[in-house]
Amino acid sequence: MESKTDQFRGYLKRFVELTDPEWQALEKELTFRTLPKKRFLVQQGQRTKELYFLVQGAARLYYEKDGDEKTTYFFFENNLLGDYLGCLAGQPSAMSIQTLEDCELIAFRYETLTALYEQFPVYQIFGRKLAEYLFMGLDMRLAELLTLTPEERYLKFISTSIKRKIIERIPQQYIASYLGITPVSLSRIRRRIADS
Amino acid sequence: MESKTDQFRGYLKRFVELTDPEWQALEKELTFRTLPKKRFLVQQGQRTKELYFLVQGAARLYYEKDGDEKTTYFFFENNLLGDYLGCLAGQPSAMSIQTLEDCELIAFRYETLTALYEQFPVYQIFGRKLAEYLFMGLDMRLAELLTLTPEERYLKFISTSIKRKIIERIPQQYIASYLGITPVSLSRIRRRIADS
DNA sequence: CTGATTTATTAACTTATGTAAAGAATTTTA
DNA sequence: TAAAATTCTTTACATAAGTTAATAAATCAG
Repeated sequence: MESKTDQFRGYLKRFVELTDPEWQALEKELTFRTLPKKRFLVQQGQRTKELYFLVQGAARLYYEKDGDEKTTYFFFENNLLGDYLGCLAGQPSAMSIQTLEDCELIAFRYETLTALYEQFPVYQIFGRKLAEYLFMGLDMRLAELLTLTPEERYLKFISTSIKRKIIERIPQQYIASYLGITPVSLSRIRRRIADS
Repeated sequence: MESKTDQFRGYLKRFVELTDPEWQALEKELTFRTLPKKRFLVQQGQRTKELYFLVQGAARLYYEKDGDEKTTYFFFENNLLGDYLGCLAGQPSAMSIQTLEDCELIAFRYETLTALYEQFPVYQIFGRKLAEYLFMGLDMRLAELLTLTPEERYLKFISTSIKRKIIERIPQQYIASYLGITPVSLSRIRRRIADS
């Protein structure tokens, strides 16, 4: 049975190979959290200085504007999440991250990461690869938003998420928001697709 | 009078301080280009392995889809450009970059950069900061697209670009595309704003 | 299990945007 | 400088999406 820290260490292997001492330097700074459904990991307007690894559960990222919420991203187990932009820019968060299910998390301070950049060259590489990875995700998402119609985005979304059984874990309204449309509009699109 | 390489070295100071030997390792790999208006730096579907520093001029990034073009980004002097995603992912370019004016460029191979990562720790830091910088730009752009209406995006665009006299260098149709709308729609928005 | 709450669908109506085409204005270039 | 090409605006029409509200379905909590 794999422990939570093992799971996190395994995730980091996507980016770099860590020796035991390198890993332990990070490991000793980790803290564990559990968070029930519908709670906040990041709150718009507040400073966060922590990043998280999602051991189990799901969350969404959203912006609040004029009283309504625009969901722009989803997170599932085995991924990092948090206000990376806010940490980098040293600014209050422009968005909120809310759990969609009960979550198990590993938390670490952003400062821990930057301190590791100084102490171990391998973390410098990790930091670069992490930023590159996040850049790639955003670049592809932006391209989709600007080049596909809402209907095309929906079809693409289900085709990539159905395999990972993601879709049934996310309420429709958040998917609509993710696609840049209203829940009403998504209902109509689903109808159009079903009818054809 | 500042030389082109000095200009580039000055730009890099945003990210890291380079010693003379560190800088010279990069400098000796640089090549200079000039490119007339309306020419391509990157072509959708092709592999590029070069990145560029724009000494003088302007360019746009666009995706072609169903015969029409979606412009998603503009570049001006004193900035890096190129298919960074393609370089990272080792994939053919998903978009094109076309000059909007006659351009003066400094070119360098992406492999030169990754080789420098290995040779000098400072370039590892540069690589991280560059990716972080690009991530921040995309993250903010995505938030704008998903939370603002086309009219709000236009107002924001002119307020930030008017100072830098950028707006008069870009044809309206490309700005429309950047905002995610058609030129016709942008004309109407401009009319609405002027009337009110 | 059942009532309460949340979520999804549907309908009616409004509005903003897309499309196509024509004309005006601007820019390019020969 | 004048003709050609490109770009911008306007009009008319079609359509997809937003809004509001009502109903249906699913989920949650006691």
